[in-house]
Amino acid sequence: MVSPPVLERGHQECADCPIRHRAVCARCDTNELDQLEQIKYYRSYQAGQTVVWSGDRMDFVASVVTGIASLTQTMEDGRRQMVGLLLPSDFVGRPGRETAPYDVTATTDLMVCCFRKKPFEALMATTPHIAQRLLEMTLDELDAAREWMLLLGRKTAREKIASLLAILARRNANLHLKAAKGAINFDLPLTREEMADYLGLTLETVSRQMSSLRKDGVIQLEGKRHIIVPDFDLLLEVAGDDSDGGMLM
Amino acid sequence: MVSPPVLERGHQECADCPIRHRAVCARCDTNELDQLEQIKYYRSYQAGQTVVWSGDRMDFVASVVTGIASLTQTMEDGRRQMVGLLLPSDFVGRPGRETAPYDVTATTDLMVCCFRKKPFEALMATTPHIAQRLLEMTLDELDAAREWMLLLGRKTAREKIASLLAILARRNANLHLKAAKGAINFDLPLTREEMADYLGLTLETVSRQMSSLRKDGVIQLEGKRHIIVPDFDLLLEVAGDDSDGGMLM
DNA sequence: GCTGTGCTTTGACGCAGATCAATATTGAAA
DNA sequence: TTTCAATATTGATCTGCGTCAAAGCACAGC
Repeated sequence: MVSPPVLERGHQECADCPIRHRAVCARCDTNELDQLEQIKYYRSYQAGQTVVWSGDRMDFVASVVTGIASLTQTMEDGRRQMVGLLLPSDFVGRPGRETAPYDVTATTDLMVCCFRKKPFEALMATTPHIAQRLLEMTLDELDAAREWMLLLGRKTAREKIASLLAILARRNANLHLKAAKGAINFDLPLTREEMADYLGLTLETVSRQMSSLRKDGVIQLEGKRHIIVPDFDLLLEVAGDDSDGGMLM
Repeated sequence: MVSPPVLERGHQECADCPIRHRAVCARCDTNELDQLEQIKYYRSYQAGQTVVWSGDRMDFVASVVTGIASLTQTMEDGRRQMVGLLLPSDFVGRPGRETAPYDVTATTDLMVCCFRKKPFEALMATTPHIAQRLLEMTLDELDAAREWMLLLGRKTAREKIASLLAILARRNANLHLKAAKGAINFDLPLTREEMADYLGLTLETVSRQMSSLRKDGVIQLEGKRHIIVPDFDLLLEVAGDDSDGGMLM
């Protein structure tokens, strides 16, 4: 068993499945939770394992408990584009769909909390909260996807890298205390190739731009995977983002 | 007043607002419809007009009745990326959000059916159908966004153009009868610049690739805006899409 | 008719990032 | 320890698309 992820919104007192906290319940004291409890089960995957292949039948929906999963699309000739990056408490799968529209892969060791789809859908039909919470989460994902589209369509390689690092830094800032003087540091959960697939670049370009950002003092590297961001605002500026946009949420 | 859009799923017998058919009701005979009726109103925009600016307060949600609207994001230095293209029956705005996250612009003359947001949200809280239908639509949009991400990140200019034409051809195939022998023809609703913003290209590249596709016989042009696709499968092949993927839905 | 004003096409040229290739680094297995 | 495979870096070269610039075209107003 795994310790529950760090939760926001004051739901720490609840049990260990994030969907109880973030995807479904608003106040953690409704009796639908008991029904959910009965149809849930856990699943673990090792880094690199595929959770579902594009086109496969998918008879469950799930919530990421620990680790990172990615959604990728692949063209016939092998060109790959990552289209989703799922962190703890994110939702996978969709009520009302038979098959998965893209590959879901465990990027790191991964634990998910699954709900059998049919009973979940039945529960959803009788419980307005669930569809509403799911709608809210899906709209957030849609916003993220559209931000990502701006990145893919219009940003330079350097801006793309900085944007990705800013996203990861922001997400991790909730979990780790900042180092002294506002410097943020975190472990990269992605290989250079995965970063390239995220950003619509080649791994060589990713590597070159990382070196360039290091040389320019925008980031520091400790080993290959640990990143230190001495000045987050500078990173945002390099990323080409609206710099005022809500520092660290 | 405007004639209602062509509707699918056998809902032609209902009144003229598409949200009654596609966004909200499953069977067109519930009494929530009367409540919706009370909070709805229509709005028209001319081609080129902005419906809402990014960051503006948005106190309504809406459904496109006729015409085309686009969602775009803009960077400080003016680089623009279209992130959504809304056709009749598509939904704009989101329950639970105060401000618009991107510009919404009328690409052609546009009519939308609006619902005041507060009462709509109240209705949603008491009516499971609505959130469920909205969730379904949002998931469809998310899928489209992810397909679009593959296009932006990994496709060549030629493939991008062919993909866009295929999307437009598919959408219009519902409305217009095919010409003889499976040839599809439709009017481009976008300028070259708007196509460029959609595809993450410059308008010059769009123009060049259109010429190239014409020279190669993949498409024919009648004037600047009318497109004839003699062989839809060929177009899909040029687009780099899985060619088996459900011809014309 | 003429004259503008958008929109579109086409050409010439340069550069950001892809491609091809070699080498370095790391960590796990033997 | 050595060896091997996976991952990452760096260099040299190529090319697709962007940039800058100049026409071409079509339609509205006069």
